[in-house]
Amino acid sequence: MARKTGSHSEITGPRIRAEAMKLFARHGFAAVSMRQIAAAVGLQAGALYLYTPDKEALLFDLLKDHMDGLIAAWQEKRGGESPVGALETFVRFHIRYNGERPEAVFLSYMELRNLSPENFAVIEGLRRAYETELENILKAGQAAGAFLVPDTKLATMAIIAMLTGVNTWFREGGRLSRATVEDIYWDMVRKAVSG
Amino acid sequence: MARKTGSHSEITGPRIRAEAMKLFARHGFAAVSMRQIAAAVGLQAGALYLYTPDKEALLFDLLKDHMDGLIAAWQEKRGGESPVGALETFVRFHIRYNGERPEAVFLSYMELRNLSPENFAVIEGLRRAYETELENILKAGQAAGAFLVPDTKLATMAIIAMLTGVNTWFREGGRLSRATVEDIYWDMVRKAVSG
DNA sequence: ACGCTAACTGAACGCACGTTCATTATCAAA
DNA sequence: TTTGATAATGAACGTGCGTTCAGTTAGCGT
Repeated sequence: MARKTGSHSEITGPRIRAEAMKLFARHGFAAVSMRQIAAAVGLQAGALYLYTPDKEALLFDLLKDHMDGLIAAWQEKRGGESPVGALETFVRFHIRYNGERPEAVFLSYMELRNLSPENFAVIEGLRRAYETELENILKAGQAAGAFLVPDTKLATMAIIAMLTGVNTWFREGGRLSRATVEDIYWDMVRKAVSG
Repeated sequence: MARKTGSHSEITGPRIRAEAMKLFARHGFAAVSMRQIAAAVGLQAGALYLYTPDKEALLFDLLKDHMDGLIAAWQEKRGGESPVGALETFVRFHIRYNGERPEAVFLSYMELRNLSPENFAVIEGLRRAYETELENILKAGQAAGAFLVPDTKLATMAIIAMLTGVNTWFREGGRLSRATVEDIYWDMVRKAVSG
């Protein structure tokens, strides 16, 4: 085995994904060329194919990694709390985790249609799994009498849309801090599902 | 003046916009070619340039028409009601109007970045004007003691994100009717802004 | 010092893109 | 029936696309 220390491939792969994420998020998957990505990394276009079989796989990897990370982080965070406590944990987790990865979140909502049907199904399945986590909290709270929600699936979609929407307007260093935003959103969600 | 009755241009123009809307919404602006649009209408690509100066203007017209229509429809709907009544009117209006135009709404949220800075500013301004309508309702309700919202701008964004999110999952003929969805969302919004 | 291989280049492939334009078909008005 | 504008064609323009691949560079292990 040659080239262990200082191997470029362990550096170049992540850099390609990072630059691709930035460019896809900024201009859209279809509007970004392999040559643009390569130039951002400092390579010729052909070199990208040492790291990805094609352009779509590059997008898929970004989306898959994001969803896996999201779900794994939530599995670590969730506890055996009461329904209200669990909902608060979810709300704060979702705002914080997504707030730290605006580009990945943006991609995950905008570029799904550029995936093949098979890859689309994978990402869609992961998203559904994540949504189910919230729905289970709502179901448990409804059963325990802690929440009053006529339809848990609808409430799930409403809450997630509301929380994810933070990314469309929140700017670091703006009028409100992340913590304040978390507090206010949690207050709105809490009231929205209460009796 | 020749060609009055049966003039094609009065038919072809709208048909181009309709097919462009469908294709842009389905595949994304950058992924749709002028040749695809032309083929959907039954023309050669060159003929499109009798109706639009370029591809971006086609997108801009669609977005501008949508926003103008949205704001005009709201101006007709709004009345001199109480804050709670006005908020209910807004919630039901937003869900219904956007629900009837899923493609235009989708475009308005996804393809803004394909506009030139000048055109982007126009659409952004219209969107802000629409958001201000909701914020003014919340401000009035807060002042009158009908609502308890720590930050009206934040509540505005949260409510709009939640309502617009309906389009991502609602399907005609599904488990819930439009009217039921309206009712449940209004209930959640009402509780979320209450004291 | 040398061989080996991972890492990358640069040119090329065929194709599709947005846009332009000379030409042609169509049809109302005269 | 002629006229003249409107509506549309179809070929062409230069450009950039995703992807492939033979060849070149660089650096570790021996």
